[in-house]
Amino acid sequence: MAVTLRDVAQQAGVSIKTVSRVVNNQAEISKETRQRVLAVIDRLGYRPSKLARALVTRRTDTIGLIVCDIANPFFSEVARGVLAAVRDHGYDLFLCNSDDDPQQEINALYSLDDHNVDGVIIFPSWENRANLEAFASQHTPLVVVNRAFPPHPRIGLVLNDIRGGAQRAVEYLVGKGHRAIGMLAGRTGPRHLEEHLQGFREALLAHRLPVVGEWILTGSPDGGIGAARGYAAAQQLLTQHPQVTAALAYNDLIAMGAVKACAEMGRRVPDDFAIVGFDDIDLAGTITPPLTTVRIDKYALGQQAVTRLLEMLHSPQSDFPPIHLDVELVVRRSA
Amino acid sequence: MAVTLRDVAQQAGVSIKTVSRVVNNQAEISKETRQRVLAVIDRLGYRPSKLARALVTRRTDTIGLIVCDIANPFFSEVARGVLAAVRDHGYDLFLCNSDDDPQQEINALYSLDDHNVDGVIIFPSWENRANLEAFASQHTPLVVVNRAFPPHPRIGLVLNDIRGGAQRAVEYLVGKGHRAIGMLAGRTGPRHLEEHLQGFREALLAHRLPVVGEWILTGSPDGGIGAARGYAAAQQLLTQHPQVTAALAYNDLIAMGAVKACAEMGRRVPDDFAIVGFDDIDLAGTITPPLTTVRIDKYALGQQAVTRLLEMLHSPQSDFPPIHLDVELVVRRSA
DNA sequence: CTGAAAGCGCTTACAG
DNA sequence: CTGAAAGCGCTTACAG
Repeated sequence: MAVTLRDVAQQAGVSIKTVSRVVNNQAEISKETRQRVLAVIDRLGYRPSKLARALVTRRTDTIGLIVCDIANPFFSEVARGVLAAVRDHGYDLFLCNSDDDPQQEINALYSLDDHNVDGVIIFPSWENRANLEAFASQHTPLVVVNRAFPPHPRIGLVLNDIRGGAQRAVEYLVGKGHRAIGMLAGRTGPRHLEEHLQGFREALLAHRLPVVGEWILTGSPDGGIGAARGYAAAQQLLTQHPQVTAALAYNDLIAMGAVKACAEMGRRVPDDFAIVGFDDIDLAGTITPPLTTVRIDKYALGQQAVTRLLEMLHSPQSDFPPIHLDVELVVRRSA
Repeated sequence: MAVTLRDVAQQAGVSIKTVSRVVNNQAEISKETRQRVLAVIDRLGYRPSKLARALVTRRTDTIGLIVCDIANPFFSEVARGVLAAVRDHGYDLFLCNSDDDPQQEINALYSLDDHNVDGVIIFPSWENRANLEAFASQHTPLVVVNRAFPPHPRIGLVLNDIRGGAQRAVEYLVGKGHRAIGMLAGRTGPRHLEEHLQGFREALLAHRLPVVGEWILTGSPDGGIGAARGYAAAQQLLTQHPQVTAALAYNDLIAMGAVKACAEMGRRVPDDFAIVGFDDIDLAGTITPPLTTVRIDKYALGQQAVTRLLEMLHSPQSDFPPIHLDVELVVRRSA
């Protein structure tokens, strides 16, 4: 069926080793032989089997990406960056969805390893540290995004300044005169949320403002982190604690759900209730009102993760410091 | 490094063939041997190399998915369906982004073939039919989504009733009393758009309403099909043809951009200008006003595409009829 | 500058 | 029920 090295060798009247040499651009070969072989390759449409090559080189030129939910705009926008970077370097990408389930996350990891991916980029949803470290040690290098693990020779880190972003958002809200500020979040558990909360608390405390537990709405583990959750959480906050005048959302989806809840309850945004999102997904500036949000450069995030992973694969060195990525408050109309 | 069949065989005191038999669940083996081998496999944490297996079986248990832009919610929501289905069947997924570029689309196809994927699901952005047929004939089976190709033994088709959806949307608008209806689209060229236009025209004609060329805004090939395009197109339509009172958008992103343009130009939606979207992406019901739109069940679309591809891979039969998927008008508030 | 041999980790006939 | 041999399509030392 497919044309192989042997076919080319036969047609060109050389050994397969010689063909292999021209395919891999190795130097020790005469101009004429190379030309002749190249011509045959072209004529036959020969393409080397990455499978066969991988079996001996132990490199497949593939990497894996594991996200919580590819349909969440945050992750799909990151994926676009990953995809572009990966292609620029001649790699291909396996994609896995963990559905926010720690077990599926681990399953995906081993499933990718079965295909001998060269490395994996993962957005862990949960505190899976022990499992991830075990995997990295015994299998492929990992790049972990937005989870602050202690240094590990086979784990690269790319970290957004989530805490700083949450701080700045609250600062902004305080500057606008808000004194009763809540937080709208999804499931508890993920460390990611911890960073939001830390920044949130610190900024409040710095202004001697109250950190009220009932104003911080975290959902059940399976409650999701989408618009539906934001809608429900905002309804709850608005009815139970009408004195709260502003909220920081865990992400833009939750912020959008909150905006909807406000509309239905007759609270104008931002006049009656101010909302700051997080992530700045593509649609954040399009909706009404356009979302004031903490921007994460998702495309860059994806690219950096790939760059770091590739460095880890190709460099003998093993002490790669975490990559810190900034975050930026984008002021639009919702707050 | 990794533990191999040979390691297991040695430890269990059997031949590698025997181990292979238990791994592949073949019958001809004694209970005791199987138990013993299983124990060793477990103890050693042996996982068969899919690479090595694939080299001989010619099946990798992987399929490819090629979309225009994974950051577009339509595609990322489809991808979620694809991912779920693929996992349920023990396959893994390669993801490629074509950036709406016919050449990249083809490159992706061959790049996937280099990894010996068992098949590919593709959302072609352009009229790439000849290339796709050539690929399918010489390489792996294809499932093509939403492009009506003539029957081909190695190409499966999954088709949404785009035309019917566009018709129903226009019918609805007419029923609401609109007589001057425009269309907001992106780049010209893709056949997909042709179907929208056909349904649009037919419904208008059926009601003896004018089909005005200047009210049908199609963008340049590289103008995109996102919110920015919808915003620009709506601005143009609203200023140049203020008598138009409603529009059908090519997708929800464009509809959202149009809603924004209306807001800025002081035209209330739906009272001053009605907008119907297409796709019903996750956020369509969340924004203000919630979008009236033609719903495509994206998750099901992804699942069906996988099912069909797997059927093609496992069945000797070769006449698979196109799968037709319905579409549904979801009435919310934008029209 | 070129080639013959061995081997990557498996499975597929074929024997016993 | 179990095993020895050949081979999938490549690359890696090693000779010449």
